[in-house]
Amino acid sequence: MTDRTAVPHRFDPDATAAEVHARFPDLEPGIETGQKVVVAGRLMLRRGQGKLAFGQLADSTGRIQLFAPADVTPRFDGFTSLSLGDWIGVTGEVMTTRKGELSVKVEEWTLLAETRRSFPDKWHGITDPDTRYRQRYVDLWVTEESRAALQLRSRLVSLTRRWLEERGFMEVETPVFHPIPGGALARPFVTHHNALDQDMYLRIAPELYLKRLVVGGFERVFEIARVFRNEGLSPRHNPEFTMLELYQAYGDWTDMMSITENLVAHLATELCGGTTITYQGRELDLSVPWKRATLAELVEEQIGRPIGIDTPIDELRVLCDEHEVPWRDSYGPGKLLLELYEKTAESAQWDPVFVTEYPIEVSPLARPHRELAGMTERFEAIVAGRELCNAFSELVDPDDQRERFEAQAAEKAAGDDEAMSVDEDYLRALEYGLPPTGGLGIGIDRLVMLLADAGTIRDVVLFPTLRPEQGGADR
RNA sequence: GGGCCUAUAGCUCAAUUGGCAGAGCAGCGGACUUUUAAUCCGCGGGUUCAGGGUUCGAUCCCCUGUGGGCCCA
Repeated sequence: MTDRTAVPHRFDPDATAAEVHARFPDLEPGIETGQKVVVAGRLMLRRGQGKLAFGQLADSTGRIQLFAPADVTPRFDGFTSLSLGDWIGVTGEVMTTRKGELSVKVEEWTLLAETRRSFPDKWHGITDPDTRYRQRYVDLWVTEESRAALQLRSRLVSLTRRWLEERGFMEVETPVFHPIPGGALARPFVTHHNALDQDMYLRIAPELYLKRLVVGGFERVFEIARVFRNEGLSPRHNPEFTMLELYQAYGDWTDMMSITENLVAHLATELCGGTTITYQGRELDLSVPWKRATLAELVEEQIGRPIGIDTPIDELRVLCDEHEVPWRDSYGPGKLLLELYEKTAESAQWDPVFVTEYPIEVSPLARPHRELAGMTERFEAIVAGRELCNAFSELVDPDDQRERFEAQAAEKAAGDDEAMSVDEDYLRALEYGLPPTGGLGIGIDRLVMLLADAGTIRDVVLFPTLRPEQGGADR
């Protein structure tokens, strides 16, 4: 009889499941190695065989078989009556069975924690998405793809940090509470600071603070920023998500393109073994260089006629109607063109493409194009039909920025609750001088989705936003 | 916000035309010294998402609500 209430306060495993497999590869059947290991984890399978029992111990690295003969394993009856899901620590010799399965002989074992709830079906696991996301602590054990995707996410962030630091970028942390939401077009969450008696907004982007830091002389900065946007839930949208933003003084949009394609190719190589990956059953080539195309070109491909920012606005409106794109009188040619693009062309792309020549009208923080009137030096990377990044040569002229802010504020006043406000302190910072700067924002969740081959953002977010359970969790 | 789909044991799923709510896994008891989702025998396990309606009788049909999924704005 095992005392299931007295469990130790600590335990010292000296090997993981993966390490045991790595240290003893390709052993013949029936080998006794003479080497002892201490492993720990959850018991996920158990097969009693009378005076002999087999188990499978799982930890964060994988699984290892346990081999427990009654004449070797202490408290043998207690061992065979463990529940699937119990945490145990095991000490014993590494060996292989007659069938050749690498195993740890259970010469000592300790209950570390009992599970009071039955684990899901050992074969089918959990299929209900709701249960998987709510009870991630169980899902991670029983859904191999969940654990793999979320571990990949961690490695991706780590690799990204290292890659940027090797290139002279400094990681910073900027405020999450913003007195004025800015840096993107999105509805913010509002909260309230009691002591200041002031409403604050959860950031929708770190952009304006990061550029303040470039003004302050931090020439290469990046932030892996959780941002919050008050919008609906979908397979591609979670209200809180993670953006990588980086800024490089003296650089421009072409530097940002280079960083984007090289970083993504590097991550694919490290995490997927190469730049050709499979996403949702379809091959995706992430190798450098990525294709470039202008926004207008891509729309032309889809609608089969020439179009551009110079196309008369009446024609643009007719085209919008033809393609079921809703528009308002306030939309200029740039906005109409962008809406047409998003409706007709974006999802038609597959392999990576840098979409260039975004109109000034829809790019309130981007620097005007050095050659093309009405355009900015902005691009988005579209991969697998979805926006992966947004980048530009940063707008450095405080007067121009003020006009853009004011145009945004006018739209906000006219009812567009995704429009920006005038940020006087940011304008003051620009007045001190922002050098030529390239800026880039990459959606980390979307990038993880691509490399983990996940069809929904919920599969790459540990605890996705869900409606709270009613009536408590005990059901 | 709109449309479609969905909810049955801890988990995965059945349930005929509207006729006593079942199986596998898990749990509990037993057999078994080389298993691989072990096998075999036995036992317990339900507010069929919630509320209402139709009916002699509702898991099933109707209405409302709730959670989730997909698509659309």
